[in-house]
Amino acid sequence: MPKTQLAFPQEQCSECPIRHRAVCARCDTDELEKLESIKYYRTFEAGQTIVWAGDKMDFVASVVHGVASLTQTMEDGRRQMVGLLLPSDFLGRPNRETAAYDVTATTDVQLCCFRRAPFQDMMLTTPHVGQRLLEMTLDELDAAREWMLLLGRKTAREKIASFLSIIARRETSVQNIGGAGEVAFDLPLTREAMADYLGLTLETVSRQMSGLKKDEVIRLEGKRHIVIPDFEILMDETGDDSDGGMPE
Amino acid sequence: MPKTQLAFPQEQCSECPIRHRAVCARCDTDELEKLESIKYYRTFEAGQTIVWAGDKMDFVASVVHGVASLTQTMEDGRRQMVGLLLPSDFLGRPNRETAAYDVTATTDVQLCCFRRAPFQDMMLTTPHVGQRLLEMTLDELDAAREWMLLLGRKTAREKIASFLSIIARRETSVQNIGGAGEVAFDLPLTREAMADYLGLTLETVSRQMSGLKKDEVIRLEGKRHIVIPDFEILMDETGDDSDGGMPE
DNA sequence: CGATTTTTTGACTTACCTCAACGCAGGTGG
DNA sequence: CCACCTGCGTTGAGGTAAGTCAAAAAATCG
Repeated sequence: MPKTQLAFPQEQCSECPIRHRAVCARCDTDELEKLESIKYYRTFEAGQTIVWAGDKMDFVASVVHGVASLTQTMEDGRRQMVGLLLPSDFLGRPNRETAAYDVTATTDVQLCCFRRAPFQDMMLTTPHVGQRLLEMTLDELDAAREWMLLLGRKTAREKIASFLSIIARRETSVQNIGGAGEVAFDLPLTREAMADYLGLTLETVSRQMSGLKKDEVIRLEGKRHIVIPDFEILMDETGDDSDGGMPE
Repeated sequence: MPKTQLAFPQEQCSECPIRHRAVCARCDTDELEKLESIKYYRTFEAGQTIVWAGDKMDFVASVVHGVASLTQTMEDGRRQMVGLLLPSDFLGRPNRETAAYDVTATTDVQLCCFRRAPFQDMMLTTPHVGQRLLEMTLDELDAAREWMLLLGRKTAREKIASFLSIIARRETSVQNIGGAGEVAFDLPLTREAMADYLGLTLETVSRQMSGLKKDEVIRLEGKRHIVIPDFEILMDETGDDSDGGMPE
């Protein structure tokens, strides 16, 4: 357990990197002030558990920096990731006392936490928070449904390619994807966490990564840094429709 | 294609069987009146497609009677169900023009449709609709996450047992489940639709059903009628935690 | 009562899992 | 500075759950 002190800046809301994408995106100055008064920051090191399923959870939060994962575990140890929270994603459920899933920091994480009771009040009194949360929840539901297709019907190779394309899209918010430019990013997950995401074993993940590398769909620089020479070629491996889909 | 005329009663909202569970659950008399003015009923026979993915969809709806399914299809024909809509469930997404998934009536279905534009207006002006929709969407997201565990990590036998327990819970709204009473219900899905739900082939579904029958976990009366002599024994086959979980 | 759809069952194949060994950093402490 | 861990990741050999292909049996329907 490394003793590094995490040093994320404590932002004013107006300076916050997720100001316009998180649950507070639609808030006006007044509303933001209210939120500011019930918020506090917490940080977690990579690998730490943020909450255990079943624990009392007296806050909800936005991920400001880093990546957190939601997982479910069966009695015999089989594990499935059911949520991957990147910056601006929302954690927790208003009107729910206890956490439904294990939440783990997969990288160093900073959360912007809101005490649950006052947050719930705000949802009743100011419409913009609830409206934004509905929109975000609907987006998550869509993502969950894509994920279900992946889990239920895709081959191991397609799963890996799909996962890489999802991470590439979200990490490189650049919209140069689509054209056949080179894309590079760091994987925020271990092979084991990838396996939990994809419903595979870590050995299969490793083998398929090697396979994609051998076929020059991806390049590996170190274990975690991925270079995608041609995004189109990766997309061909995902099994998804070639035309964009996903109209907004 | 049978030419039976579907005859579901056209209800007043006040008489509606899903009045207190659907998106309108929280509405007061005024709000209900507004909803009533933009609603209309539509019926579909078992097997009919309600909308195709990509089609323009100028309504949202509540399922009043019957069962509908959302499915995704890959280019080569692999299919995954990603939503199963039972009475009171909500169909469609406000602020979205086109359907994201194929929607099919798996039994005869009656929908209570709301024209999309006025429905969106209502969501902005009256809080109760949006609040209820958020709650329902969060519940669906939880269900999707259970489903992801099933797809990613459960064995074929566990998948079947889990599916049967889910349907049993929702079809027999009776809360006599939990005690070891006999439970009986009709499957609203063909073997093929079950396979699409579970990420299996229909042959595997059939084999596992036969297996559960041979082991007397279930009885089959006809192909569609299921009797569960002891719900506890079925639950033991699902792979889920023995203790209830799911506190609400 | 045939025709068609749905379901079951069987024989064989395969994609992924399991178990096991090995490689490679990165830190730690003598 | 080097030996030694420890945590990740890779690779190999062999097994198995579920898929595929094929055909028969049941149910449904005109």
